[in-house]
Amino acid sequence: MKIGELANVAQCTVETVRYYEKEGLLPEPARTPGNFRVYGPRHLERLRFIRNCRALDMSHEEIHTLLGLADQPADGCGAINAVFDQHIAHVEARIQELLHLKQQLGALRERCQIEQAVDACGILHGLAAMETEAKPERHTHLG
Amino acid sequence: MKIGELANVAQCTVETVRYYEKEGLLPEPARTPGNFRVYGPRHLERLRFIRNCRALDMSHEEIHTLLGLADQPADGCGAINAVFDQHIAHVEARIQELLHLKQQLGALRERCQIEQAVDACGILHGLAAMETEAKPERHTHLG
DNA sequence: TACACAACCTGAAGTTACTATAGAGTCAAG
DNA sequence: CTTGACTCTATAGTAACTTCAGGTTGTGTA
Repeated sequence: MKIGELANVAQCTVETVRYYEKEGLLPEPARTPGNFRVYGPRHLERLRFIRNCRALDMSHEEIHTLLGLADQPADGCGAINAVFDQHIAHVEARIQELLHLKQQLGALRERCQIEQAVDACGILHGLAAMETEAKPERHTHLG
Repeated sequence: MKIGELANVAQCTVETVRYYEKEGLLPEPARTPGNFRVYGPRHLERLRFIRNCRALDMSHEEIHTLLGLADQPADGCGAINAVFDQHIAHVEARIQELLHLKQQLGALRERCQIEQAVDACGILHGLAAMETEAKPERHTHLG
C-alpha cells in the first residue's frame, strides 16, 4: 500500500508517517519506480504500535527504546516492563502536579466572585502577590 | 537594577527575561550608556506576575490577554475571570485525560507480571493489538 | 490523447517556551 | 592594565509534529 492508505488505516497523517521514518521509528520502505513509498503489513503493525504508544503519551525516546527491546527476542521482557513502569510514573507525577495547580487556581478564583473594577480584582492581586514557587524538577516529559 | 539582579529576585534566568521582552510580555526597559538594560520596580512587578502565571501553567497567550486586560482599569474584571475560568478548565481537562491514560496503562501493565520471553510479553502484545484511539481534540494547551 | 486533479515527493520553516552557544562589548576591582 | 563577572546580539536546538512551497506521478474522464 502507499503512504496515504497506510496513514488512513493507522489513524494519522502522511506527514506523520514520513516524520516517523526520518526519526528512525519506522524503517524505510521500498519505492515504486515512480519513487512512491510502498508499505507491507509489517510496516502497518509497527506504525500501529507507535501510534498506540503515542496515544498513551509515551515520548519518541521511550518508544524507540521499546522497539529496540522488542526487536531482540533473545532477551526477556523485564526491561520492557521497566520502561513501562517508568512511564506510568511519569503520568502519575504529572497528575499530582496538575492537582496541585488546580488547588492553587481554585484558591485564587475564590478571591474574585463578582464583576468589579480591575483594581479590586482579587485574582489579579493574587497573581501579582503570590510568592513565585520554584518550579519542581520535572520527573516527566509530559507537558 | 540590571538584568541579572532582576532575574535573581524573580526566580528566573536572564535569558528568560530577554525572551519575555522579545515576546512583548515585558516592556523594553531603558538602557545605560553602555547599552545595559535598566529595570525599575514596575518591571519587577510585571515579571513576578508573569512568572506566577507560568507557575500556574498558563500559556503566553493567556498571560498576554490577562496583561492586556489588567492594563485597562476602565473595564471590569469579568473578562479576567473568564480567562481564568478557561484556564482552570484546561487543567481539569488535562487531569481527566491523564486519569484515563493511567487506567489504560494500568490495564496493560497487568498483562505482564512476570519476566518472560519477549514474544510472550503481554504489554508488547497489548501495544500492538490496541485499537488506536483517535486522540481527543485538545481543549487544553497543557501537554 | 489531452488535461485536470488527486496523491505523492523533498526540503525548509513554523509551533511553544524556553535553553544553550558563540563571539563581542562593558565595567569594577586589584 | 588586566582579569573576571556581567552584559549584549544573533543563532540554533529542544519535542513532535504541522504547514508550506514548488515540483512529480498517476488516474479518471472528455
